[in-house]
Amino acid sequence: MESFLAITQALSDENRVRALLALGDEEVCACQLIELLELAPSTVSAHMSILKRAGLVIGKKRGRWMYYRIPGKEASPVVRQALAWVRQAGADDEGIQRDAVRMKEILGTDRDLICARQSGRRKEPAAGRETTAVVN
Amino acid sequence: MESFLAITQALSDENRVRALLALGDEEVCACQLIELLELAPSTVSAHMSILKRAGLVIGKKRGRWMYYRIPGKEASPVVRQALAWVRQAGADDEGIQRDAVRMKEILGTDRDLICARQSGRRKEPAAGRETTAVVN
DNA sequence: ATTATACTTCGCCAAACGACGAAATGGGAG
DNA sequence: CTCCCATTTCGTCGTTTGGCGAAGTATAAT
Repeated sequence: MESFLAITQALSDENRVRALLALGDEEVCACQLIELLELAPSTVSAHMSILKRAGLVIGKKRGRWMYYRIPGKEASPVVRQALAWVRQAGADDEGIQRDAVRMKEILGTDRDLICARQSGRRKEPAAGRETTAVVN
Repeated sequence: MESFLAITQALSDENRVRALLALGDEEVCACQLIELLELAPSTVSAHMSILKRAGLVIGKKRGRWMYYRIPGKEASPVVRQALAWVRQAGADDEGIQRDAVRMKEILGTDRDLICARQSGRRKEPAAGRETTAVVN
């Protein structure tokens, strides 16, 4: 029951379902999921950790990057059935389809470029000159 | 997506899963679910309402009683697949099996007796005489 | 018509959740 | 060794959730 609830809880958040289905059959880097979901890295990390705990996703660190994928036959029957169910439900979903298209773009983009873009987004409060007077 | 999340959210609480699986193929009265789960009537009512909203359960009022059942072919494919999945997962679960046994007892007991027992539980702070002085 | 009763709705509380930014971690790169 | 940077962990905040009892609603029973 515990492991079953881990799955339903993992699937009960829209962003997690989006992340899960965005994986498809590829191996996807964390930064690419961050790019897709447009959430803070820490938030995405927490989501992926919940999906991992449920067994719906497998994470592997390679170099500096973290790659996620959906498990195959190594998954328990309950997990496999859950995955089949989500995929089925997702296939009919407008937003999931849009995500799939967007994900293809992202996967076609250079990873370093994506990460650089994200680093830029994290800093740079706005396009203001750094020499302007100190706000007292 | 919305309706999918309604299902996963409904299934992400242990007591709701218990209630759902306790229905089996029978038509079960609210008071019998209250008896099984040992929760306040208002709590069980809220749970069943969430299961209803997800389409996992159908409620029908007959006389004073509210009967719940699991939908058959009238359910959407996504719901049907979800139900198949939960049932599969529940079949292996220790607690769900115990619930099934207990549910048989409850279904074999007279409904009026069950309701009476519950009324008794709601009132009667303790075994005090009812003739004692009026509480000003 | 009034009362009893089975269930639901409402208002409240404590706990869990999702989001963020800041700080910590760990694995190249210089 | 030191720095850099992708990711995780931690602390916080506002929202949602699950629980209860009290009050409300609807349907017999008297």
